[in-house]
Amino acid sequence: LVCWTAMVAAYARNGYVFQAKHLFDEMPERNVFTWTLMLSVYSENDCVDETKSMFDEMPERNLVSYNAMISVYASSGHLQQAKEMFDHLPERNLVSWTSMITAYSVYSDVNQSKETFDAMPEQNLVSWNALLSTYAQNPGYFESAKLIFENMPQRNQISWNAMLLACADNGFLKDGERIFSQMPERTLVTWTTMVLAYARNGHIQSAKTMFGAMSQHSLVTWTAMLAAYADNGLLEDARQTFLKMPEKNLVTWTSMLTVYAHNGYLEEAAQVFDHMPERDLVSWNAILTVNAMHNQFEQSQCIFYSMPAQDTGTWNIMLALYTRNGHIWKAKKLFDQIPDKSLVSWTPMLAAYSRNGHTQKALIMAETMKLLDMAD
RNA sequence: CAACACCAAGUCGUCGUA
Repeated sequence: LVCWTAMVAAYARNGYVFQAKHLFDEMPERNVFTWTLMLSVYSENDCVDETKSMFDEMPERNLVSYNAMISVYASSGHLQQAKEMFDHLPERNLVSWTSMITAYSVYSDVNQSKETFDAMPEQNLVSWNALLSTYAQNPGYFESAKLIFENMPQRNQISWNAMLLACADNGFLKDGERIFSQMPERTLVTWTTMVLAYARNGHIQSAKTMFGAMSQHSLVTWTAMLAAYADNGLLEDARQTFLKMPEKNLVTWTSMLTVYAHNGYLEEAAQVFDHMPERDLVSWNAILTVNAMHNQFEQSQCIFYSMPAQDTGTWNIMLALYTRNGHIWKAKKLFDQIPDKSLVSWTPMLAAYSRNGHTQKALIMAETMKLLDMAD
């Protein structure tokens, strides 16, 4: 049994999700270890619902399996579910606590993230890194990130990379270059981050040079370079990169679709969508966005109704389309149908009302939000 | 002897950048 599980793990580590699943199905017997392993394999695809049903199917669970589930909730922004599970745990360990730091960070609640860190019975390098990432990934906390980075008890490769990303995202290119040169060692992640640092700060030439200087490339680095060109409006370079790539996945295809879309090539974007080997919610939202932004009303509605799944992003796109075209009642109808409304659903509706001169309704809405304790 | 937490790529909202 140990051998089988190790093999499933080996497949999963190398990206052979399908083979891992196959092996899992073929195993003569399974235990908590195996089930939890499969949980984490699935969770890498961000399919929260599927992961949850797998979790529910498990014949037995231990702290590790609960932690795995909390981690999925955390990284996908399902703070409520993560917190609820965490609160009901009979016992918690470092891993459980660190996942909650991440959960708050993804939910943009920087203060709670820090409070969780402070509330932990003990901290290790990983939890310090998690806190550092909270500051690195939420805008406006660059100074805090720097402070943590300089004062943490130890640093590893991940700490350096996280700090580099913070520089890149906050426009501190010079600091980023300094971090890059000071690092004890550099990984593929480091190089990719540096490519992004240049690209996002308007130095596409340097980004390209950096990309060329890398000793190896992966699917992610190629796609990052594609996105870099896209960010800088270089359609032709993006297209060439796309054609040159040795392999492509959903992210690559969707990036290319978006490049066309941002440059006004509706037709080409649609073609990319049609040729994609597979689609997920993000790619559906992307094609919906293209049509909505060009006010292709019928086409947008058609896509909207034929989508296999929808999320708050989808509804926001449609809300924006409806209100831009003066269909405020359609917007309202859609809004009323949204389950589990959160801040991200209320905000566009509120904006829609005020933009269309329905000041009174906007005010009522704002009041309602206040009553529901969602805004201040 | 095997499973869980921290770093890089895609869509939407809010906020910034003009």
